[in-house]
Amino acid sequence: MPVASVQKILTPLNDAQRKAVMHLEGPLLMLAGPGSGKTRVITHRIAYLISQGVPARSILALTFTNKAADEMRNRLSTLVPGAPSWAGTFHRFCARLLRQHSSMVGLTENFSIYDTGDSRKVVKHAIETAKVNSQHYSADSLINQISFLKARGLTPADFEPRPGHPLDQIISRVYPEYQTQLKLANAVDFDDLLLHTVDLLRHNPELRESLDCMYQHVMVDEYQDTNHAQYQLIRLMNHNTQNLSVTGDPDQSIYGWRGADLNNILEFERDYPDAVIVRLEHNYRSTRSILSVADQLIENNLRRKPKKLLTDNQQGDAVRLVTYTSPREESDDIADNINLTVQQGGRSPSDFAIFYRANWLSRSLEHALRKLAIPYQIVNGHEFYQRREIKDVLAYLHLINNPRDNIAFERIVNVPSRKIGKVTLGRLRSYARTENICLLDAARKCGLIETISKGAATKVAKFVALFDELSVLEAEVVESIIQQVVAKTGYREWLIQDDSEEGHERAGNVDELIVSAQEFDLEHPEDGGLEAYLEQSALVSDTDAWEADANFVTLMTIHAAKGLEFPSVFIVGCEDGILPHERSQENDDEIEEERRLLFVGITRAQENLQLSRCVSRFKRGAFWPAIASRFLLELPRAEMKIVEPSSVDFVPNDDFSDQQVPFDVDPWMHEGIQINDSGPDTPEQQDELTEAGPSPAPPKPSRAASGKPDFPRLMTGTDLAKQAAGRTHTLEFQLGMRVEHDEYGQGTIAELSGTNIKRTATVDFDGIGSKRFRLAFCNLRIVSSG
DNA sequence: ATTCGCAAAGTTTTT
DNA sequence: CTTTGCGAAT
Repeated sequence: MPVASVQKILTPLNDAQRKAVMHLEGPLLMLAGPGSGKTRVITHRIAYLISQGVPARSILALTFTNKAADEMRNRLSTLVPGAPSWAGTFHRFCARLLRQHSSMVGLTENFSIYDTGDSRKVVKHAIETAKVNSQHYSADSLINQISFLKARGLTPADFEPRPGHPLDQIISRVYPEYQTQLKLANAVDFDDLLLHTVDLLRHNPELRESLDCMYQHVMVDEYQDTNHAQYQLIRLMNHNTQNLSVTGDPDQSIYGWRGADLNNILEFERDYPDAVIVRLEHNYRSTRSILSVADQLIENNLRRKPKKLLTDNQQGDAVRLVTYTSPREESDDIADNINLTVQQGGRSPSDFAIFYRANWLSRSLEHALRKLAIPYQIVNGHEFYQRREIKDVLAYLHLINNPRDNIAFERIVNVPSRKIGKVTLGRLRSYARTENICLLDAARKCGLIETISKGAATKVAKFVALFDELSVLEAEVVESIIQQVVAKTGYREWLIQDDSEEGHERAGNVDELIVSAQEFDLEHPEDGGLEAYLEQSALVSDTDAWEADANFVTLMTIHAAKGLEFPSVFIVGCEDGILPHERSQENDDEIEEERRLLFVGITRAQENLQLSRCVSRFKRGAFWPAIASRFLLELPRAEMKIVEPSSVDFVPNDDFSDQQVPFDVDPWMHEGIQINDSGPDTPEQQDELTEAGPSPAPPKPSRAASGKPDFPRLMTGTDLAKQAAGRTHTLEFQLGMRVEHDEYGQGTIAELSGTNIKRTATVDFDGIGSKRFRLAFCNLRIVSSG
């Protein structure tokens, strides 16, 4: 590699960064504070290794999200074009490895990956089959326990119930049964991906050795969030060559609740006595004001490695600490704020992010942003895949890919309704259980099952015939499989049979899925296919859905915000019981993790930061008094800008801890009713008042399942928003409209589906035929409204 | 077998 | 305020 390239790699680095980048062999620990250029160091280090003759394919980079891996690949390709090193998440890496060696862990390569909902169903079955009395323990708590055991790398055989712990006794019966049923279904849960891989490497020294040899350099990002299973995996792959480099920040460890072990990073030096340690303490991201607040907060944690946050950046604006009377006011004020700043030309919507502790806190924010027509995106990637209709269609795909997938079978055997009921299914299940076969095979033999009546058997046989017809599709592109599944099963007609709005909404979501499959097919001409698609849909992470380049305000949980940065950040709901969360107050460790969470949120901000709390919050159908988060008292209030509301008369101070009575529900504060302010003088406000009722044109509800009046996620109704979003207003398009496209000329809108940025139109072009478009990304002009 | 209705419970955070 | 679950009626 030419000297010039090496210069390009090393020049943009500071001393500490350069030291890390030029570290060639042996274990390396990078303690990287927020905004210290961690990703840059990792990519430059990979580039440097390659420049020193290390083959790219021998470098393995494990990241926390797919997004981070993509980012890394992109940056690397500008430094070293065409370097084929592997970067991805632990779960993906393990899935890939397991598919190659599935038989060694009792699976076949087409195994299904179960999400938490699926796992919960399996646990429920396991509870029934194991005949334990679990009345005092919810299925959820059992799932958590099992997941926790798995995170610690404990198989059912490893688990020793402690005497005197009733829960342990139950676990010791349910856990093995749970694993048995998963194996029977040729399925794994998220934890299994790691656990099975560890198992695989433990019991196959040759394989372990060959991986060790293949990946000479292993890099792990966000090491503070690894759990014990991941730790074991890393150690297994570093037996011979200890070229392991990890980056992390103990102060940013926020996944303890799912088994992440802070000790992994705190004791790295003990595990690898030769480890070189590099501290990246120079912050390139935030103003002094912001860093000072972050610093003072995190100093309250005892379990940490003291670390300073240094910067050359300017002092910047004071961090604002605002008290609002209600979430409504909080949301409206933030939306106002964003709106004004954008109008003054200082910022664009994508400069802003709003963080919260729990997803439900986004509701009032959405409402407020919509009112002002501020374009926004909610980062909540799982939400779409949780919808019933999506899970149904995916269940068909799962069953096609893996006929042993019992959960998928149960989900769709009677969807759309085939008059196969609980009783028949129960008989099928017990037959399958005694014969030790999967449900589909049991269904094939339903004629032989004495308990099943002739009539029921015919229906089941018909379903099996339908399945066989579908299973032929396996090798086709995913879009085509879904299209045919939806058609041949009559699923679409079933959705819209009652012609309800909800039904059409659901059908629209299925279309959205088809579009996403289409995109997947296009993006994966070589490595695609049904199995890959299902794996991808199972392993998407929330942040993966985040679109960095779109010009939207970003709404996300603080967890999802990890690794990102924004010029202006709002953190809402800094209240006791929310942050720290009420379920995280049992011990100091949990409180410290909550404190780190706020630390992570604060350190995402580059220039402006506002922390806010409300004096009352709408919860469980009533307004409840809300106490300020204890963390707010730990901040350097003297250097912050404190804003109190003009009328906090009903809560004189923060000492409200004993009162557990909701306020009377105050009609003035209800969503959708504005009486405080001036009445509905302007047409715009009129719209606001009627928006909860039926309105003639779309906005389509974006949450079909909830049935509550909802509003489009992306509101681009004003010139401001159009300008800001830099794209056509996606909601204006109507069926039958005449539109014009640069390439295809004029045509008529034949079909509309999907919502928000996924809103898709099918256009019949004159003399050309029909084409599908994502409205947010195409250049369709309206010619006339048809 | 499905549908409807009511009651109770419950709201972290995510691969 | 939601969602989920269960039980009774059709």
